Amino acid sequence: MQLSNTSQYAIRILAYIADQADSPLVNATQLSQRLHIPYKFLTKIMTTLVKKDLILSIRGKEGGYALKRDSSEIMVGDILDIFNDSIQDEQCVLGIGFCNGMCKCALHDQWMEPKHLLQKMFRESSLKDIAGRGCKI
Amino acid sequence: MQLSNTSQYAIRILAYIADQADSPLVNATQLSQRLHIPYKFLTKIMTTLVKKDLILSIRGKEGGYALKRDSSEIMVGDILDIFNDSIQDEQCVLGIGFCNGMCKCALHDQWMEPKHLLQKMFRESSLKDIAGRGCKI
DNA sequence: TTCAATTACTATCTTAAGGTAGTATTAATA
DNA sequence: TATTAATACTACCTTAAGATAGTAATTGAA
Repeated sequence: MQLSNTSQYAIRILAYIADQADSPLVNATQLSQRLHIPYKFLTKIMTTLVKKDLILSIRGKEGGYALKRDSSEIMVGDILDIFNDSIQDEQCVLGIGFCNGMCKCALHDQWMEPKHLLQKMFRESSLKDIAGRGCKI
Repeated sequence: MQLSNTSQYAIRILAYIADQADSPLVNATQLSQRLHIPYKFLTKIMTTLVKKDLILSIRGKEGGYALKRDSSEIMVGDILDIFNDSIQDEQCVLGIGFCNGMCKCALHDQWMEPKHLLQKMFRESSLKDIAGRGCKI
C-alpha cells in the first residue's frame, strides 16, 4: 500500500522548487540530477503539472520552471488528485462496489480512522509546510 | 493510494471462508460467484494461500478449501505480507532511499501517525474480528 | 473401474504504469 | 540572424499486475 512512483516524484519535485523560492527558475536537468528522477520521465511529469496549473514554465535559453501559486496554497492533496492517487471519502479499503453504512466491507470500521488521518495529512499539508525538511534524495 | 486488487481479493476470500466456519469446505466456484472474483484468477490466489499455509485444500470431488488455522490466528497483515502489500516500519511515503531521523523526507513527520495506525489496523485485525461484518460483494 | 467434480500447473494474453528516444518549438544572446 | 539551451510533443519500449485458457492430477461415488 503506497503512493505511485509518479505521485512521489511530483511531490518531491514541487517541494524542491518551493524550497528554491529565492532562485527564480529551476530547470529540468537540475531537478533530475538533484532528485534522482529520470530526465525524460521528469519532463513528462512537469508538462502535466504545467497543464494542471501548478507550475509555470519558461521555454528557451535561461528558461525553467517555477511554482504558479504561493507554496502555502498548493496542497499535497492537489498533487495526488492530478495522478488519481488521493483517497476519496467513499473509497473502500477492500474495493467492494458500494461500501457505506448500508453495505459495508469487513474492514469498514477499522479503516475509517486511518483513512481520515491520511486525508487530513494530504489535505492540510502545503508545499510551504513541507519544504525545507530534511533531504530530498 | 490503495491495496492491490490481489490483496483485496485475498482478504475478502479468507474473511468469507472464516464466515462459513460451520460448512466444512468452500469451493472455488462458490467463492468466485459470491465474491465476484474471476474464477481463474481466484484459483491462482488460492494456490498461493495454500502454499503460504493459510489455507488447506482438498482436491477431487467434494473437495474445496478451508482455513488451516483458527480464524483468530490469521491477521490481515499476514495476508498483505504474502502479496508484498503491507506497510513496513521504514517505508517512506515519498519513496526516498533511506528515510529516518538522519535523512528524512519532506512528509516524514506527517506520515508517522497514519502509518502507525494503518500498521496497527492490519496487525491487530484477525479474520475472526472481521468475519460476518456486512456484505462481501 | 469409470465418470464427474474438484484443485494444481503452465503458458499466455491484456492493460496500465513506468520509462526512453527523437524531434519540434521557443527564446536569450552573441 | 545563427547558435544554443531550454521546454513540449509524439511515439514507442519495458515491466509487472491482472486476467484467461488449456491441461494434468486427484478423489469420491455411481
